[in-house]
Amino acid sequence: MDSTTKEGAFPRVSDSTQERREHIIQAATGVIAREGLAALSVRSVATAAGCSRGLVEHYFRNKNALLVASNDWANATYLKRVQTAVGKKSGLQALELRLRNLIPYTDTIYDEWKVRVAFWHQGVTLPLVEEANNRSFYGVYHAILEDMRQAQAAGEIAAGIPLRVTSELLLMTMIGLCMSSINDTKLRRKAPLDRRLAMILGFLKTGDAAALEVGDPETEY
Amino acid sequence: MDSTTKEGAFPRVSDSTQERREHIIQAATGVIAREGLAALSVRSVATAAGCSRGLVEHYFRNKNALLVASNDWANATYLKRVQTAVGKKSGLQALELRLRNLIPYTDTIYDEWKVRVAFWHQGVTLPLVEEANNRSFYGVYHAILEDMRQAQAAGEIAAGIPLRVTSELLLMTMIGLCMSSINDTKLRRKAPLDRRLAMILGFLKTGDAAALEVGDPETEY
DNA sequence: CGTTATACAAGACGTCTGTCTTGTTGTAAA
DNA sequence: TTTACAACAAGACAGACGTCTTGTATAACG
Repeated sequence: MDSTTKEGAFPRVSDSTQERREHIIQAATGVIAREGLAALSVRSVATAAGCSRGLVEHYFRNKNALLVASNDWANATYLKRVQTAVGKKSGLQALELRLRNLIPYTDTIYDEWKVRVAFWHQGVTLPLVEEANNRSFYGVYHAILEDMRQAQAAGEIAAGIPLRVTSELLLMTMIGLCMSSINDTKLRRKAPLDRRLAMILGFLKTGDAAALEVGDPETEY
Repeated sequence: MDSTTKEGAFPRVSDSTQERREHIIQAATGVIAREGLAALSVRSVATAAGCSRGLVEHYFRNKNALLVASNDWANATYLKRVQTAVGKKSGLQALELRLRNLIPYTDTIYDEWKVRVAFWHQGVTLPLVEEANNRSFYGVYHAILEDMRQAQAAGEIAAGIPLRVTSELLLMTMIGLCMSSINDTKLRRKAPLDRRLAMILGFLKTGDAAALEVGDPETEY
């Protein structure tokens, strides 16, 4: 049997194989967000997707393939959401939207972070996941940096702020904040998140840490 | 058989049951750091600890019990290391030591973070782990805040900086940085970490973002 | 129409899992 | 010396797992 690309193929073409693929991926990320990576199995995603094991195996040769696809999809979801939110905006407006779509304001984004932590851990074991996480990280970093460049050029943020360094710290802070919100109920409500985002943006505008107070001091730990 | 506390017990007293417990816990965290949570099983930690399954089950009734104990131990390890490092120091010195012992400068601390991410994910599923993570988080937060209070009183950091808010952001940034270093080889070397810690501390001293440059601009992404 | 590859379903199998259970050994109080 | 229990070891087992395999239906081409 020679299975090299033979001319003339005549398969059964489904209405939408791509949609089914995504449906399965979504089911998988749902399982991870709700029950954790340990609960993720070919059988459990089949149940969650309302299909048979066979289908899952049909679209993903491996459990690993499903893992990697889910990770990629989770990262792509954020990018798409930001893209439609940002549109033609730029500078500080774009920056704020990019950050706001990162913070777990909604259950969707909250789930996104739960999945992200899961894959953060998977990256330790799976090189493909590690690389994907890196690419995603640097993608967001560059976008934020570009926003800040435009914002600074437009005078929307303080002139003295060194962008490369500050944008990195900014992203680190966002990651820390979002990660923390996963295990901290207090950080999962809208008000605290709003206050913190306002703090960060306010700081960027002046570049002065003294401006950080921003009507916060309600929170007691 | 009445097994209520009968007066007069006469057991076999081992030289050091507590040490064996810790030995097993260390083996477990080693497995998690090296092979991930998925590879953690009663059998795998028994192998790693060089003992029998029975012994592991003897000290931990459940796999969950082992999980929780490992998490607690990982958190306690950082606290102990900081305690001996800080000693009687206070203020900015203490703060710097606390942060330095958080950053993955050594393989030990790097492993600590790998384990931390694992349990961060576990917290989504296991309430006990979530609570432990929270306690740990707020413990570190309060310690840092106290350091900063003393530092500001001593004039070691800028007077205008609002401490409660800034200390939280500082911790978030540290978490983001350390988390990122897990999936980013570049962030795992000493030089980049040094530069970033210097940046952060330098910023605290002046409270001015313009001071952030700190001889960095080597890094290109 | 027959051919062929795809969309999908499910049986079978060997492995690994956590836990229950039944051990054996050694020590210290009675 | 007997006794009772902790320290430790390992057999047994039911369930879940990933994957290999074999199956049927269907749609597009020759």
